Amino acid sequence: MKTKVQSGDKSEKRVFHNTDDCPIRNVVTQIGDKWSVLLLFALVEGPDRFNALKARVVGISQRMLTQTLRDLEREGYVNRTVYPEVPVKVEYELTALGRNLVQPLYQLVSWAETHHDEIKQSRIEYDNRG
Amino acid sequence: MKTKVQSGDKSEKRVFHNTDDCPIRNVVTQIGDKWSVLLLFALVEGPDRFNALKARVVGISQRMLTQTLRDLEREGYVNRTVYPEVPVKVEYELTALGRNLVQPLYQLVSWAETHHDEIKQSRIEYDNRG
DNA sequence: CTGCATCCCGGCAGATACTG
DNA sequence: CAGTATCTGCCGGGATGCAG
Repeated sequence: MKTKVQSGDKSEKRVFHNTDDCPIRNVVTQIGDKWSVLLLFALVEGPDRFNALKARVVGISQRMLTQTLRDLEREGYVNRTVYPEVPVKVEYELTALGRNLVQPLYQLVSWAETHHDEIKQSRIEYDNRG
Repeated sequence: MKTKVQSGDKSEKRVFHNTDDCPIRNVVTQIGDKWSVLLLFALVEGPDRFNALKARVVGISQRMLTQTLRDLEREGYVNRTVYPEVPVKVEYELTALGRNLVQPLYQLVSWAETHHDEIKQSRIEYDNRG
């Protein structure tokens, strides 16, 4: 989180930037997409193949599976291994960094499950107010 | 995280769904957008007004600030208070739920800052490989 | 089996102008 | 001050067809 303290400001509140070099944005942008978290949690259970992942992550298209896996690989969360058999076999597995990332994600998942009902209730009340 | 264990499957790997009723998706979808996290962290430092937030969160447009604040309010993370002065004054502050959410987010921020260099390096290597 | 290439459409988000 | 309204361009992502 890139921050600055404004000198001379009595409140001393921080200023927040949304740059490509902001650590939190790097992570949140990636895991915030529609499929990354589900794939990371799927791969926590062990390496898996392309079509196996496609079957386990319900609703993901071939295109988005490829793209998301490429992104996760680029960030360093996932390893891609090609076995030159016929037909070809490709296995994806978490890297050490990927397994490491899953820890704080678990915290968020746990939080989400705990407070899910509160959030749903809040939405209902908000929508009823107009 | 909504999961199922497939009976008869030797690997017993879970199946992941991406439904509107999935707790983790509810949270990740919201905080995963471009501005939510920055706004939550800005509001951790105390209540703040619309234009003050606009100045502190660099780069956010008026439209997106309004929209993101409305979304955060709907989820129950933010309270909106209107003071009927002239000109009108509107203050935003975190709810108990919002302050609570910030805790696991801190974990993620901390992780992101710690591993930022690894991620940047991974990207460079990936891009050099083609 | 594991993708890539292409077409295409709906929705996100910036810019701008207006209002209580 | 704190928004809403409208217009518009862009691109995320589905569907489909092809390839190593």
